[in-house]
Amino acid sequence: MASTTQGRKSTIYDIAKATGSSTSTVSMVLNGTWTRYRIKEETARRILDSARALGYNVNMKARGLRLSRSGLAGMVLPHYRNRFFAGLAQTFEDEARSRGLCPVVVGTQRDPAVEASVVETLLSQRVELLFIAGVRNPAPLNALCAAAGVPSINVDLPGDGAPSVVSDNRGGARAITDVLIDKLIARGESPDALILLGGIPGEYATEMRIAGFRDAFDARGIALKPDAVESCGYNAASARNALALRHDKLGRLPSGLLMNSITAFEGFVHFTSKLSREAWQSAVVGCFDWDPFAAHLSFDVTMLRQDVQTIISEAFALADRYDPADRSVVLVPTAFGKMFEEAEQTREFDR
Amino acid sequence: MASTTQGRKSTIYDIAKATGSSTSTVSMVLNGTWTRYRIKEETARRILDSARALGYNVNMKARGLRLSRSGLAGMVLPHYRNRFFAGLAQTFEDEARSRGLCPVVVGTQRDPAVEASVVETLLSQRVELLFIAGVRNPAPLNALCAAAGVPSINVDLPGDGAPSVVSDNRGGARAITDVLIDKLIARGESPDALILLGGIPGEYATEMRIAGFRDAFDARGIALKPDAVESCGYNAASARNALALRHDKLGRLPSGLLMNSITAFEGFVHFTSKLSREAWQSAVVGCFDWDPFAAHLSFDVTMLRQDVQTIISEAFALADRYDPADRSVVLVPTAFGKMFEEAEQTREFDR
DNA sequence: CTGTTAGCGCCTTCAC
DNA sequence: GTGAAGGCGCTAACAG
Repeated sequence: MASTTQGRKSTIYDIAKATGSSTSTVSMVLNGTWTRYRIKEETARRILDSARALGYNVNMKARGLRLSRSGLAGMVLPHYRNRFFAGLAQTFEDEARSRGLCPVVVGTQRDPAVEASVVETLLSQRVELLFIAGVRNPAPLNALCAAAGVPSINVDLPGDGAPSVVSDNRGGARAITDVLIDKLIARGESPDALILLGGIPGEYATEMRIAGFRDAFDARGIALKPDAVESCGYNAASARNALALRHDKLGRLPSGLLMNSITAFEGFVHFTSKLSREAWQSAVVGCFDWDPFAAHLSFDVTMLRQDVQTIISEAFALADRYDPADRSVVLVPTAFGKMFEEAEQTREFDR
Repeated sequence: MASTTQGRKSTIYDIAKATGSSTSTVSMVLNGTWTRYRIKEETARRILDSARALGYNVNMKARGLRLSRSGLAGMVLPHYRNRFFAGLAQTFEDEARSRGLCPVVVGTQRDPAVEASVVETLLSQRVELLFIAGVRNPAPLNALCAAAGVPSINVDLPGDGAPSVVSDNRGGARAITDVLIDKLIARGESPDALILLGGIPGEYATEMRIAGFRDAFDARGIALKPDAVESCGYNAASARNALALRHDKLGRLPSGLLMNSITAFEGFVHFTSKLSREAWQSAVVGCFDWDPFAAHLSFDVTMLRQDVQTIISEAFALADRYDPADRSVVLVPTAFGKMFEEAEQTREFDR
């Protein structure tokens, strides 16, 4: 509280002078190794007190320089705007902290230029490992890390420059498609009315999900209609437009819809909010991803949720046994949204 | 790409040796001050090439140590789980980057112990400024920063240990309450049926919003019913329960509701999703905060949105003219949700 | 048990 | 134009 040295940060020299001991003694006391050096308890106490009085705070820059360890763990992701990325960030932080590392997460807006510059900055801060999430092309970033000798792990989108851990998009899509088909059948509707909307053609996650969607139909020997899959992009507006077109053509909403992302589902909500309740209440709808609001709309939506916890712990496991030549891809199963919800709702202070 | 020095990070010494020049020349070239020292263009080019070839990357630890500038800008916030905090994080990052600083944002789960330890860590990394958002009691954190001579700014929740920038909760609440009252009157309902649900008694934002709610009624000379305000907490479950109790007592939903936070509104959605459409479609409802799903439900919700952009730029302005004795509180007006939406919807790759 | 010393990688005078 | 030297704050031998 009472900082004698106003403004100027105090160093171990200041506290050595103040206590009449030497810098090495101070250093030992301050980083806890003093018992091993049989330093008098009283000296230690005096040093600790003085440190507090001076508002001392280790300079990790100097320590890192000396030890060549920064204590920083980095993660880049596109943004925090949906629960998946927000969850990744949060879980990463918790895990990093529990390992005694300081988490540094940076959003890059999916801009390759920003991505590269952020990675360089993080590298120059000497992060000890770097998770790269949701980046379209991780290869150049992995190369940067490799050149600096820093382990990098690709998360959510795999790359061939480093080991990766991703959700089992294909398996998940297959599972949710199965559920939707069953629901359709239960309602006496034809399964081939089910369509998959959203995502970007050629993009990894999209292709995997399309494959899973197909798998479900193949397994039942049902032929897919040619226009059953429409990868209209990841933003809400284009999903809404795509839906509007189909609505016009059909004269009503498709009876089964699987939205490829939470934003595509947002587009669905936008569109249907203008329709009468009757127009949509009978539709069977699913969404590959989860959101608390979406989960509680007044009609039934089957939502798939990615297992953020496992994704992050697998990524750390990969980092622990890091091998520059490792290119393994760990697949993490998805689960249906309902399973997670209880834990979610009772959290305090969630504002 | 071809890093000759496998694993080991290269230093300016490596590149000095490789190019046959001296470390100071290398240093000057690498940080752009070489034109001022009349260094041969060819030398410069040779050095730059060599740097690239060796995968060189400045060691900010060393540079920071020498220059006593880390190039880091820190921000702590509770979590990224809602659009307000996600937006704060994002805007902070953009702004920090545009100032040539590397943004470091850390979530602290509203745990005072974590908050303190994160701030200490950030301080020990020598961040050049620190924004403290959504922290119940910022004072001890401000004290830590002050002792280290690092400017800290409180965001969202003010404190008396540093300057603050917060949303105009009171003015916003007054404005949205006015709108809801008008809607109620337009529907021939009595304005005193309007209730305010959510928040925590004694907490700054809650109290401000309650005050604004009262202001609106006072201005019209309408008396508030004793149970018009219920601060039942910030989580969805308790809002849902509070609502359920009122529903039981009244035999129907209150005809006007202002939810104090997005999570409280989530509770509202949970509860009403079990009711028939008729039960809620006539209710006048508002929410202090914004969410894309909430914004497009099939009934009309008036939503207030905090101006994240202005909050952050005001905070940076405060940091620029930082004065340790400054305790000013900057109030940032809120706006109604509709105004922001167009920009939001056309964003690409929003997955 | 405690003090002295030599760098960690970089930048900035100051000579040459 | 370029090289040598000192030091930022800290730690880990190595001497006392």
